[in-house]
Amino acid sequence: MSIQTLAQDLGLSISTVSRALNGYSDVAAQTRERVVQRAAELGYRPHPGARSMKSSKSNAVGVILPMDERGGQFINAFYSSLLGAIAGVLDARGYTLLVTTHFSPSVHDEVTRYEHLIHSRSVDGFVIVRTLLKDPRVQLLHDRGVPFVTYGRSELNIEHPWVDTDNERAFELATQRQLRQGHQRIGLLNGPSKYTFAKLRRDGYERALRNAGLTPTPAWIVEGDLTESSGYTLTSQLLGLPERPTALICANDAMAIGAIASCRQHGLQVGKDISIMGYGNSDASRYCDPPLSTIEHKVSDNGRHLGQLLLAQLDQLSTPTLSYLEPVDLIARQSDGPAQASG
Amino acid sequence: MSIQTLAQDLGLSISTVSRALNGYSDVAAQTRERVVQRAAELGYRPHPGARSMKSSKSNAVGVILPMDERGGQFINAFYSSLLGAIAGVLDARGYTLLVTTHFSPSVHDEVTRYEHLIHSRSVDGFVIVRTLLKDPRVQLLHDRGVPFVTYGRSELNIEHPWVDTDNERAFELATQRQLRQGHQRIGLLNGPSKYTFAKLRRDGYERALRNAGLTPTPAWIVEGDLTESSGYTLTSQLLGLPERPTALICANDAMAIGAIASCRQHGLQVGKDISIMGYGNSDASRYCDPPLSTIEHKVSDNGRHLGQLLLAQLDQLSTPTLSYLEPVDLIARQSDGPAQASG
DNA sequence: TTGAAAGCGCTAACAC
DNA sequence: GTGTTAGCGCTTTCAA
Repeated sequence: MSIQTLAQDLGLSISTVSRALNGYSDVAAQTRERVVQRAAELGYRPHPGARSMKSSKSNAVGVILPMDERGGQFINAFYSSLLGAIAGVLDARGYTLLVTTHFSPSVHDEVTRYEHLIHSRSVDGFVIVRTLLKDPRVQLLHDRGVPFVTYGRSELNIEHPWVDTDNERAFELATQRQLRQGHQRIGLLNGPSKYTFAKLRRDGYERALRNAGLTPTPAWIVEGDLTESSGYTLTSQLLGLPERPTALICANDAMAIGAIASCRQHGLQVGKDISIMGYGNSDASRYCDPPLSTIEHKVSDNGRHLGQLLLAQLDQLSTPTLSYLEPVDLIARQSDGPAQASG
Repeated sequence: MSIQTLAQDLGLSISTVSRALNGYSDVAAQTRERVVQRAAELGYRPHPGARSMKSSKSNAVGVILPMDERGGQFINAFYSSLLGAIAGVLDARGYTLLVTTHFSPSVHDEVTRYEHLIHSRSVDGFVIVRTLLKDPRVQLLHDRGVPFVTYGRSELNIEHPWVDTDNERAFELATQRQLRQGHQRIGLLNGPSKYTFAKLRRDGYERALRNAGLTPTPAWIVEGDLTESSGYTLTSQLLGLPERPTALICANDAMAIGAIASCRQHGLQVGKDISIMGYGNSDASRYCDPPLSTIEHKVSDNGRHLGQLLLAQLDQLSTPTLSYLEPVDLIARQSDGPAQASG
């Protein structure tokens, strides 16, 4: 079923069919309708390869997922929801989501990967995830004039559409809650500091502390890779400190669950001897012991916005740089609690 | 940088360049070397669109992920590792992994999605995940003569390469362990029965029971969607039974963690009052309370094999139907334990 | 408002 | 062993 056969079937020329299908204005309304309907009946789908040759349009959007330092992980559950939502939005508009991986830790290699996809015209635009403070991908795509949206902001002086969760606010809220419960020594189990989200979370945390008249203590701010294991290890480390934190705020629920395990091992009752908060409101956070106080954010909302902002770029409908900052909510459960008098 | 420019640069015809690059034998070894080297220097990459028009080769492999019934989830952490490993193997051979979603619950729509990808020549082959007992996708791809590998077997009478974990053995092992600890009333929190893996697990479970002279009790075999929530709900349901199971075997660690939460709520001490086992050896299984006895299996090994079997198909090197059955191991931790005398 | 025709970059007959 | 050439299916001038 090529445009050729379809045109023959309709007794029209292929160019008329093409124009009708692509919404050109110089086609009789009646003709267009006839074409569109017959195309649907026959299940005609333009060959993406042929199309991309002429128009350099691939009708695909690329995502290159950096593999975890630990290797093996394609994406975690979090990115699952995000990409699912993006795919849904794009799908409705005839775009496919091309998901690829990037194994090498070298930033140079990563940029090469983007260049290859651009050059081969495999994609019309990109979604960048795990945005870095100084993100070479943002620089590259901007320089090349390739449409893209980032999940997370960068600190480069480049205007571009982005979607982000209000990380700063989230961690300010969490910290304020711990402060209100009387905690003064609050640890932060953060993500890798090269990521913008980690910096923003730290900012929010430090702001809350300062507003309470406290000075952040570097020793209580540690970084891990967002897994249960790293939460466990980092917590064990913090608990070994001469002056240990009485409260912990974790970069995600998985780390918090690792933190809880470590506290248990140290004979501390979570929610009483030590106050722990997570982030993400994962299914697991509801069912761990004790249930985790955490920050809710609607991952799929973000995905939807990412998809929409990218489509707007691709349509070139809107030149203004749009963005979406997702609000956050605190969900109180039982893993946090007031500071002990002896704390 | 088209083959045209490259050919001019080399002072050769484009066909010679094409042949050299595609490894045809009728090219002087010296010429080939010169071409290959210059192509690399200039960073020449064939245009996938143009290539797919002529050769119907896209150098891409498709995976269509059915969205969860719950919606929103693109893939869970499990498929993350699997797809990551597949992508790695394919990547090394110049193939990209095209990951798409499928939203509609209708099987008809799903098959249409495959047909579209085939017809548009967007992919050269498929990896089918979550294989069903009667899988229309297997039927379709077989009928169309499109290369594919399945993760999980089907019960259709169709020979095709597959990779699977030894689900039957895994659940036989788990059941035997519970039996050895003196349990007689063993519940199975299974996955949806339409999936082959769920049937095989039930088979393994029932075989172990029968070999021990027991008859499986239908009321103790329940199905959920592999989330913590469903583990929680199903366990609450089983615990409400007049004659409740004293041991549970769960289809994955997430369900087991939900099960633990439910038991805690019912005032049961897991590992003592009730014996629970999971499956998957996830990071979370190590850090929950009590640490989960579970089944280890190497997800990324499976991904590697899937990639290799598919490449073999694509190369048409090997017509014999290959397969790989992954062995499993039991990991004993503290969530299971001997049956109570009063049990 | 429609049709004819020129390619996009590539592969694979076929000729030399 | 290498070059010539005919399309693959499509979009897009340009003519009618």
